Amino acid sequence: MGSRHFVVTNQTEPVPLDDPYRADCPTRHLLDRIGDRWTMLVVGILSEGDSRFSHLRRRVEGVSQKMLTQTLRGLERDGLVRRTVYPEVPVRVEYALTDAGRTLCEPLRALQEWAITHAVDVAAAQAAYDYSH
Amino acid sequence: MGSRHFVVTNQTEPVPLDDPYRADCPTRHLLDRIGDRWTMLVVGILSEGDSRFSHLRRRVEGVSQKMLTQTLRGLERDGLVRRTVYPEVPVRVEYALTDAGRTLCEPLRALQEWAITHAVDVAAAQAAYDYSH
DNA sequence: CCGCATCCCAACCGATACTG
DNA sequence: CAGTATCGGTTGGGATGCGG
Repeated sequence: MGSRHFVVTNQTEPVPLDDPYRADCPTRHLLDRIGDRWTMLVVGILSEGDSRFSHLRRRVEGVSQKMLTQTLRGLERDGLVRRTVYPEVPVRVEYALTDAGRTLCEPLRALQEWAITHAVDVAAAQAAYDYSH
Repeated sequence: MGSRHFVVTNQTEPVPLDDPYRADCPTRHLLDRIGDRWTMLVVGILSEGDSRFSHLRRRVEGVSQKMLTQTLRGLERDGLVRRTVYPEVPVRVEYALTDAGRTLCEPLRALQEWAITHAVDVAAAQAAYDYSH
């Protein structure tokens, strides 16, 4: 990432063109995708190993069957998850992270660890805030 | 994080009690909070330095004033952002990350970097997927 | 300049019923 | 078992107008 180009419009400060905060930047799309309610959780489970649909459904507490399907489809479309159907009776379907999907695990784990170590502080801050408002 | 406790119910595999995938785990709440449409973007901007409301509004392209206010209130409640009002005329309000908030920057940057380096691959995967469906 | 209140529509998402 | 289809409530979030 060498030199950066800028747009300068009236009244606003210059903003880098490859800025992830610009709506048209691909980065923004990805952050939107990752930022939905279930994607990170599903990837987290899959990082523990391949998994069948019903196993995921049990592990990700509260996800509906519809949302789980939708989330898995999205991840498959993004090339982060591979879906394998074994034509047995009854059908068995296995979900697994692709190589690309596995690269998401580390940043994801970083976030989860942050959440774990700061859960108490945040809860306390919320309580304090709610008390004085 | 020492030994972990497990629940074992009929038909389902054991699940750790402090598992972030359980709905009642505090970690889950945080992931939900972080996973909304604007929080990560706002934190990202604030990591560059303190910022006024209108500056944030311009930088986070597409955010409405309502959502920006809501997001900032949430972050303030979580103890991640500090809001300072300067009683001038007209009023000036500065937002800044707290110490706790700054600890979020690193995992956040990791995610952003992932998004930047994988934007092309994901776009290609999507195109391929859409083509064959 | 900052932000609250209201109205309102669209998207999300859960529940349910049905298929291979 | 692993889905698809449909319906309907809930929520997200934009637009607008007002107040300090």
